[in-house]
Amino acid sequence: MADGKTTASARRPSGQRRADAQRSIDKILAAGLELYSSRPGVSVAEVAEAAGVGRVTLYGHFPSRTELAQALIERAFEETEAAWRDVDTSGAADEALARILRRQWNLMERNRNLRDNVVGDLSPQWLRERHDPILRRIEALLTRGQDDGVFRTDLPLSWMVTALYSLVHAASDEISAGRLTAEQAPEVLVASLGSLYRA
Amino acid sequence: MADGKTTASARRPSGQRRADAQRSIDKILAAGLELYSSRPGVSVAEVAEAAGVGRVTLYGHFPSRTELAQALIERAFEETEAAWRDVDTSGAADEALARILRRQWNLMERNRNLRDNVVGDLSPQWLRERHDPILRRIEALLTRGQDDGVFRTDLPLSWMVTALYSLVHAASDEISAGRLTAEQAPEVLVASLGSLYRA
DNA sequence: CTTAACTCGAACATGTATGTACGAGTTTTA
DNA sequence: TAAAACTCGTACATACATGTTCGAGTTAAG
Repeated sequence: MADGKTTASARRPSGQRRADAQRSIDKILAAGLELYSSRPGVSVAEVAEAAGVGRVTLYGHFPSRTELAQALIERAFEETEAAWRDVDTSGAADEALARILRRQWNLMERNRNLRDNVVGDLSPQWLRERHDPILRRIEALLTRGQDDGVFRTDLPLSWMVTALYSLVHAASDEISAGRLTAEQAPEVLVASLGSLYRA
Repeated sequence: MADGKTTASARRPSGQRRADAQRSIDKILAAGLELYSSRPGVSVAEVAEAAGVGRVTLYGHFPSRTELAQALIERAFEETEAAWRDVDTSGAADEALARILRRQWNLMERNRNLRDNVVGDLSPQWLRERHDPILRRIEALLTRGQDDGVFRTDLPLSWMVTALYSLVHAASDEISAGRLTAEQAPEVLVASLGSLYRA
């Protein structure tokens, strides 16, 4: 969020937020992320309650449901980008992919749920713009794998990306349904995407 | 629906519905299927309007949003089962799967959207019971492929089924987004699932 | 052609979500 | 410690979805 951009109502002349205000904001964002990424149809009142904060207080910091959703998305995507910067994407593309999957498949999944559950409140363009940088990282890795002859080239690149998201999402659903354990999930993903991508 | 089960309010002594009533029901179900399988958050009022029928008339035939959803699901799943009875599942399992995909991937997709968009109105058990027969058909085909040594056995069967649904869903999204054509979709699916399943 | 089924719009009751206004009390900060 | 920022509950205005009731008009069926 680059901070300071939040559309708070009142602010001190110095531009600084008071410590208790910042605490409220943090609690709201944490609770919002938790709720929005776990199920659809979340209400502002629910977020406030889960955050242990009055509804009015929440509206003081996020003037509308939409602005709350925006803050959540920006924060989550920023976290994902940080995770990407952290992981080693050098070496064979298929092994790099495996590393990434094992490391952030659950982060990818959480973000996907979040996206799904706020998609009604945000404009597609806005959402797309924020998501693009992450998308481009994935595409870059896949393209490199294709150039190196590790990944197949007979499928559209966009489809390969979509399949990745789709299966990550599916794996999480399987865990929720009790048909897959959290330990199995990344291995199943690596195996499935491995054979799907292999040249 | 086996017909006659619909919870209509009044009915003639003979048990027969009048022709105009049946016409209304058909229009409602058609419009409902169209709407519910295309986007979430559909209201009863919208269905009525799309069907060209008064809201009160709709409630006369379907006493609640839930019962409308049930009728839609039962009708859609019945159609899917009919499609399965129609297709040739003999011969090599991978080829049978390709035939099925090419023939009913869009039907599978429509039903999945439908399910997603009524899931809030129906009990999970009820939904699961209706969907089980279809699930078992897919599982049977996959198991046969494994027994014949055509499909891999190192992945959970439930995961293979989920991957199928998941990718079908993804393919439809790609079409909506304009990144895949309706002609490409089934071929991409066959190629992707082919390499994902292959022993 | 007569009756019963059906359709319709309008209105009402209820519930829930969003966003705002008020005023009193609490916590930071300087 | 005093002023400003912040929080809180309560209450209000608005909007929208669900489901029901009423009564008058239309249509099908015997």
